[in-house]
Amino acid sequence: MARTPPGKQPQDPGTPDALPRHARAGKAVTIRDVAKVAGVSPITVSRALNHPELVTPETLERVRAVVSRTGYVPNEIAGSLRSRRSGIVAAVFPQITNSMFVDTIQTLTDCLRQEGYQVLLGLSSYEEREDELIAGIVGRRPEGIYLTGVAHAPETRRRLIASHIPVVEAWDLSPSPIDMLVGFSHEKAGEAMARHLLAKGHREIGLVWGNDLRAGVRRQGLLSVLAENGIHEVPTSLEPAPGMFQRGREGLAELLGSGARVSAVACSSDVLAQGVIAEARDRGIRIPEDIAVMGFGDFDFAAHTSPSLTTIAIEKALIGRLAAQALLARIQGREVPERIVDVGFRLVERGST
Amino acid sequence: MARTPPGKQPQDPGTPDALPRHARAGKAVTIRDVAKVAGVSPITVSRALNHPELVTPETLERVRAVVSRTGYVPNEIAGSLRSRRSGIVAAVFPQITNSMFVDTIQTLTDCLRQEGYQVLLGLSSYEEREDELIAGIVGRRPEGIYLTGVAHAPETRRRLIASHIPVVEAWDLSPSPIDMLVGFSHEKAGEAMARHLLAKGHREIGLVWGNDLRAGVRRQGLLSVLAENGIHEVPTSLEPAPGMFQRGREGLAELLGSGARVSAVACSSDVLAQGVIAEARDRGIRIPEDIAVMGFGDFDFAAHTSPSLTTIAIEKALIGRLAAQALLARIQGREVPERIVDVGFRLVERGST
DNA sequence: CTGTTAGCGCTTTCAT
DNA sequence: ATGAAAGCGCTAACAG
Repeated sequence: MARTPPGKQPQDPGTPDALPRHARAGKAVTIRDVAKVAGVSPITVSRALNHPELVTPETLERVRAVVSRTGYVPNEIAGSLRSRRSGIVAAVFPQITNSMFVDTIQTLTDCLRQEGYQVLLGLSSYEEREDELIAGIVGRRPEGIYLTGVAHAPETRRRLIASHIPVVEAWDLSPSPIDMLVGFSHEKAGEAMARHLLAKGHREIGLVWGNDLRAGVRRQGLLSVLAENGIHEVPTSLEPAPGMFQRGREGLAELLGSGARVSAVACSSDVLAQGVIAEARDRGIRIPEDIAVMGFGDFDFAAHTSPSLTTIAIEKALIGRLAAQALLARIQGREVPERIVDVGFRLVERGST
Repeated sequence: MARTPPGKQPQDPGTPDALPRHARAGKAVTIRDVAKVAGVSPITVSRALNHPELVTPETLERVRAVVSRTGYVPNEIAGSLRSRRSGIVAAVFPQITNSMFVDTIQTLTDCLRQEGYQVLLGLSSYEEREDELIAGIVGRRPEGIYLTGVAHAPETRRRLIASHIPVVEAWDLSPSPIDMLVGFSHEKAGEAMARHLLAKGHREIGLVWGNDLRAGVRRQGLLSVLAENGIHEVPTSLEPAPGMFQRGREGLAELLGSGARVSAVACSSDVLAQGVIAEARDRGIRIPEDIAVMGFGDFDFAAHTSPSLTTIAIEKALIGRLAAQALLARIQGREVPERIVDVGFRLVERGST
């Protein structure tokens, strides 16, 4: 289609440093073209590019010259097929607009790039079927797979285990990960939120909460501690995921509209908390004097925008780095120090909640 | 290494519905294994999976049964090599933590997934050499490439053009894109900011500005309009990219510390603007009464957190969608409606800046 | 509708 | 240090 018509200039096919004719007609330059022009064998070209130390300086230079002159770009697909190393690591996140995951993605990608790996990005939320996404990914034979969360369909687990590809699950804890794990306990995080609010004297606590899986676990933790302390009525506004800002506004409105009295509102994410705070301001409610607000997770974001928001801070970049290190260790045949890493979380109190 | 020792059970190699022995020793199941067990030829298996309509229902079912029983996952690397279709689209962004790009990535990925394409994510900022990243990408023979921005090294341009891979540049405008383009004019955006501030009566305008490429163009536009209106002194605090929140705080502090009098502060991004607003609040400066603040780009974020921030809104998801459509059209051999699309921007006034 | 043949472009293996 | 042969696993092209 976009092919240029064959050149009209006479071209001696025997001239060693001329491009083979077909290479000038739109087809990609192959290693054999380079080899022919450089007057060596294909394997020598391969070595010159991948293991220059195995080649005489003169040969090396000659090959390099031809490579740059012809614009040869090695076909990594062919290389991958033969060498069984795809140079790819897949990373699956529910969604990227969540702002919760971007730091992890950034760090993960950076760390992997440094070792020559490219990242295949999978976003699973808009397709219900994570399994389908993963099936597609496994077919590309990545050398490692990063997964968000530990809840996967049994067939997904089987598929991944059968694939023998190193897997890191992240952002959560599990006694029986597929392979490796870097995360923290959402239950404990929820408990920590409850304990903090109780310690601050709050007994009338409302929830503005996203209904995703991990948030649900945090809520369990939170509610169980409240229950232990005799608090069983916890007015809750459950927001459809992804828990964005506007949902936070609506959440507080719903709580207050229901007639519930609350001295504190706990949110499943800092974005929701921002919405709650905005709505409160609009209603002349002072934060944290009238209502204390507590968030979760996206500490950087929260720190920036709400000096009065106490939150649970997650080291998102650390998760990415540790995940990358774990995968790289396995890929490169090194010992993995710990198969399961709990990075924990910190409660960051600000604005005397 | 992880190989299980060969099974001890007697296994008649001739039995058609038995797995070939080597398949049970840790090696991946291939199409030939499936073919043998199903009693058909490899190509029939291939067709059953990729073009089921070309195969009898009975054959189809038999193949599918064997596939699911053996856990066969087609090796897309081999398929890609032979068919010359990698099923991959590469997307390059400066960085993902910028929050400016996430909506675009999300939409782009979603649109491409729907057509069966996976996204290879490239983050170019932490490696100075975009060209190296792109060289690595081109070697993987993606069927399309999304690039952020229009400023690329000449050799990158050459490489991309020579590759014949469809390319969309985005987030910017250029009279001579590599191939296709979806963006908007940063110069005009800057001009719009200036005109708005002037219309509001501001003559003492300060800048808190990131020093990345596109921001620089916006600044040019802004300054030129100010100059046309006789304003030549524009106190500026230039922040190293990425322009994060904290930089905004520091930026305002620097402006005020320098003794400049400003009635309005224009920022190169909404995140910076948030920082400026936070710093102002801490200093008891009212926004927008004492100082008006203007931002750029991340409208959703800004809308959520600062009702008093006027900003230039960019339809980030639209950019992703259009870019995906353009690439898909080219990949699928359809006509591309417009090679260059200007999505424009809107000035969103809030809080009577 | 199904099969045979060949080969995508590279790198492994073994030889020199 | 370099090369020849073989083949990774799949699908295009052509039979039948």
